[in-house]
Amino acid sequence: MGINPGAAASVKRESRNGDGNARGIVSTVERRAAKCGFKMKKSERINTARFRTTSPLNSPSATPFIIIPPGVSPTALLDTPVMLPNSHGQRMGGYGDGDRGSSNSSGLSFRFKPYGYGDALPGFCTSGNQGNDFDFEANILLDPAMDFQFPMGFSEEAALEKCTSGSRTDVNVLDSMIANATCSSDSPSNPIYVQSETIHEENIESHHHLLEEQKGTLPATAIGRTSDDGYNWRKYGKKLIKGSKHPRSYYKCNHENCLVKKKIECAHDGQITGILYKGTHNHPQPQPGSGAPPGPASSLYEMPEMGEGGNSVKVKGGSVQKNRESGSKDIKVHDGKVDGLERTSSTSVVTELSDPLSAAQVKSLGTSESTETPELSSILASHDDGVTQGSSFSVDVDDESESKRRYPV
DNA sequence: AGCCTTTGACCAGCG
DNA sequence: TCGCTGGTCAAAGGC
Repeated sequence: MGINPGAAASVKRESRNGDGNARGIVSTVERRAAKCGFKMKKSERINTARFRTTSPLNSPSATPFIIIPPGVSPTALLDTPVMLPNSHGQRMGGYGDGDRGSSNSSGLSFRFKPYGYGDALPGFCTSGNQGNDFDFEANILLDPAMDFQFPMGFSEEAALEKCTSGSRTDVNVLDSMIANATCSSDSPSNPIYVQSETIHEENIESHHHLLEEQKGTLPATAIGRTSDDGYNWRKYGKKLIKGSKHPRSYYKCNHENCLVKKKIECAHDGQITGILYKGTHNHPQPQPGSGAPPGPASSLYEMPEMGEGGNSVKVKGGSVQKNRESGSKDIKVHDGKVDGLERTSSTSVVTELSDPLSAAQVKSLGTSESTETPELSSILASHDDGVTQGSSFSVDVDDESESKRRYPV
């Protein structure tokens, strides 16, 4: 394309031999920052090398994994003792032994894996967080086209009740919202965002309360709004992973100095098959009017409804419903069995936690979750706004932000 | 005009 | 050491 590959390559090589800043390239982040009045010091520019090394924010120790089937919403985690370590005198899974990263803000690594997806997404499931230096890694793999029907006599309310009561139950409830989350073709930001980040202990309880609150008030259709996960992402790559049917898109947080990245796998039909977060946001979630960088990329700023109270959730365009209806598969659950898939809470939740106790706790996560939990999580994401360094655990389904950007649905 | 995605190539890790 | 693969870069083009 008129470029000299050799020259380009030499530039890359040169820059990569350095600290990552050698490029002298003004990133989009920098440009945006400059646009908003920030002036980035040279040292503050994105240094990709930092991704390969341990940063102060990135505790290498905090890398336990929790593999959760699609039937368990990530928010279910928040609603369990495992996710409520402090208030219950329990540590987050993997941290029960004390110093394993519990003292810093970074932290938790969750890995959600759809039942039966294990080998379908090599790398995505197993990409070695254990081996890298990121403080945490969240990996949400979503069954792309799973729809869920409550069996006769099994109500969502009942599911919720079980969930909130913390009772142990089979995974009879599939989070259809997550399962049916879609992304517009390759468009990244449409997906359901499942963000697992540092969960500050001081916030966990409030999150929990919020969850409880929302569960009782939010309609299932309230899901699916909000763009993004509240953060500003920029796609920087896309690749078809061997063994995976779906291409993987790579995103970086656009915020200055924020090194968070995420990978999203989307099926051809737009179904999200996986989301993987790397790193911890070192900045509060951008909010409208809070000095957040404006502009097309700021789809995140469409979360005003998620603001302070976090109780009002707008639903625009019925996107959620659309997504739900777009689900191509009906998974019927009968007595803990899904047609074609046999699920049990004790087996579907696989953990890689080093702490046996945590693992046991995670097992208890086989609780039911209704479809509204995703946006509840997104609310959490916004709820922690400015409070922590990205201490959120969000699930956002968005289809509007993209249209506001440049991706016609 | 600016921002973002696409895309092909390079790099690094791993077996 | 080599090949494979995932991750990343950055120019080009699109919106």
